[in-house]
Amino acid sequence: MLFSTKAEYGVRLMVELGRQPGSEPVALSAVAEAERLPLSYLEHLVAKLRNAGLVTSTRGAHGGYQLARPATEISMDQVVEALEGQIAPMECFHEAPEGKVLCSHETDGYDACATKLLWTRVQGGVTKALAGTSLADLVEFAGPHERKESVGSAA
Amino acid sequence: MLFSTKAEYGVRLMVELGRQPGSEPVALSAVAEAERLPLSYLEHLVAKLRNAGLVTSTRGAHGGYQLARPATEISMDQVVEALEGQIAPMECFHEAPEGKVLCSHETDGYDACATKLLWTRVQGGVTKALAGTSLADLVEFAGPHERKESVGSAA
DNA sequence: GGTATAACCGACTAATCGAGTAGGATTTAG
DNA sequence: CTAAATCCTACTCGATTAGTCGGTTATACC
Repeated sequence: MLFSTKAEYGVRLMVELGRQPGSEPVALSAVAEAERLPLSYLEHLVAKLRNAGLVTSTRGAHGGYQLARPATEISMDQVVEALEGQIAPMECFHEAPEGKVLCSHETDGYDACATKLLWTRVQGGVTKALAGTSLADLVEFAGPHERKESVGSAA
Repeated sequence: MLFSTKAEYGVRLMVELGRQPGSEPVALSAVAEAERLPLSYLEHLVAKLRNAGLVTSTRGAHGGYQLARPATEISMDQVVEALEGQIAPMECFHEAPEGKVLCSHETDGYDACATKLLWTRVQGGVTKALAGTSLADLVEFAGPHERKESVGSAA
């Protein structure tokens, strides 16, 4: 599996925030309920998103979370990276300052790492897919909230 | 990390086989030595490659492994999939018979899975990169064997 | 000021997976 | 027969994932 549920849950959390019309913060418990995810686990994930500057939080009563920027300006590579850490296809891949890719196998005078070409291409493909998708794309794809409350609030 | 060392080691093993000029089988111990990888671990990996029909084995003395097909006809998605299992970005992704992608979240009458668009794109990127690279590409990239023995056999 | 609400924080746990080891059984060339 | 190899199963150890739990701090509202 390329990614874990951290990315899955975290992205869904972000989409949920992006679907909110108003500018008021949304309580995490509301997100947890809407997405049927464990609240206490979401707390860990949203902390990562906050540390990455993707969401802002308001403490206290009527507090909650909001997107730090409009959804059109949040690309999914930032989101996934915040949640899963550096996106590299392989342990030995280190991102060099100027966007270059280093392979730790090359350091030990051994002949050129045979797998580098492959992992570079894979990483390129993933990065392109993630960076080329904005949160707004996903929000639009998900469509407006099909209000479960309209049915469920009575029950 | 997208992939584990299983893919890394396994691909290097395949490249090593692809670099062999003759048609004689290569002992796994030779590969292990050349790539500085633990032999007993490679045994597990090569078993997967054999089950996937990517290499053939010859038992007994002077036995070993060979590519089942020319390197130009082995695409890396087959190799990586044999080693790592189904290439899916997320647990909930199931490959349907006709190449369609199913998301298990969609089965529970819940509204369309917001993440599906993203993971589909990611999977597309990875698959394209892997399928578009043949073992022959990597063999060529790695270059001919820089015979370490010419230096190392004396030491 | 008190209270309910909600973010924040750290420690803990169970299950799974990765990476590797170990030991033997089987096959085959010489 | 024996050495060289594949083959096979079981086991260990550590890291990571997916949570849970308990408590602390901040704040709106009465």
